Amino acid sequence: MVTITARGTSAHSNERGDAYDPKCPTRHVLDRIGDKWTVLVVGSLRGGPLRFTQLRLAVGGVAPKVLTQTLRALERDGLLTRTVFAEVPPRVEYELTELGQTLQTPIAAIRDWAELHMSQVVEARARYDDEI
Amino acid sequence: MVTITARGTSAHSNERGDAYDPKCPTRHVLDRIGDKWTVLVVGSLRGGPLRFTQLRLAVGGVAPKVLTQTLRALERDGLLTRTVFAEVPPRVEYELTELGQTLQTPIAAIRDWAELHMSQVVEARARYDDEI
DNA sequence: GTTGTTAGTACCCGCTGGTTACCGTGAGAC
DNA sequence: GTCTCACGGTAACCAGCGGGTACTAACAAC
Repeated sequence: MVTITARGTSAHSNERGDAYDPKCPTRHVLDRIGDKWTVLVVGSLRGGPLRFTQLRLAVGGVAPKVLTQTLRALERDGLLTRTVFAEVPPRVEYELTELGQTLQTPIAAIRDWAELHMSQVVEARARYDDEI
Repeated sequence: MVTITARGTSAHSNERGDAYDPKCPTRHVLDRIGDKWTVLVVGSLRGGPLRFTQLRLAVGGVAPKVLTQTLRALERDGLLTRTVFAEVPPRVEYELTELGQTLQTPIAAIRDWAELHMSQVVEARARYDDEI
């Protein structure tokens, strides 16, 4: 399993974080993943770089402003790169970084879970709503 | 096992959902997981049932109203059970269902990723903010 | 009567997610 | 020359929701 060397006062940044400590930056990282669109955007980029509009279509239902926000946040976190080509009409490509690639596995796990257990959740909801 | 008869719009693409289709209920399931507190709440319950206040402390920094909302949503989705004991002072216990337990693995993967890569993300953010 | 405990709810506020409209630039159609 | 289109956003606006604080009900213990 995972052996933790020294957690202590979480002052040094090379240690493992503790997601249950509100003061730990891990919380911010979790917030990013806990963003509605992050999972879908990162998942969409698994096959290689995409342009803005391609991403918009791939994700489906995301407003341009929100997509921009999501992409900027992901870029800031070092999960993807934004490359602007000096062309007209403009071309901008988004591509996962190495760090972003490592996120692919856990995100795929979440997506798989959602897709596999969707029906059970839907049933549970129907049952719950009926009881009220 | 799980067999879904018909899925409406998208050509019945077997029993598995498609998270990239905005009309697929998978999206709602993803939204639940993509909730800021879900990951922490479900993770807190991995060791067994907890009471409301215990959960509040375990998660850390969650407002009671928001915790209630989160718990109700998780209950509705069949991921946990809410047991009220007719005592004074009141006692309410929250416990993961079997379905909720299956969510433990992917959530642990996310949490592990966040805790392991936290420092890289923090560094990337600092770099990004400096460049501006 | 007073205090303590517990699981919430009521109420208010500010942020933010979402929607729609619009922009700048140059290539091609006419 | 000018009309239109493609593309990647941004501007302005709004509703809803997350978040914080205060408060409640009920009874046991003192």
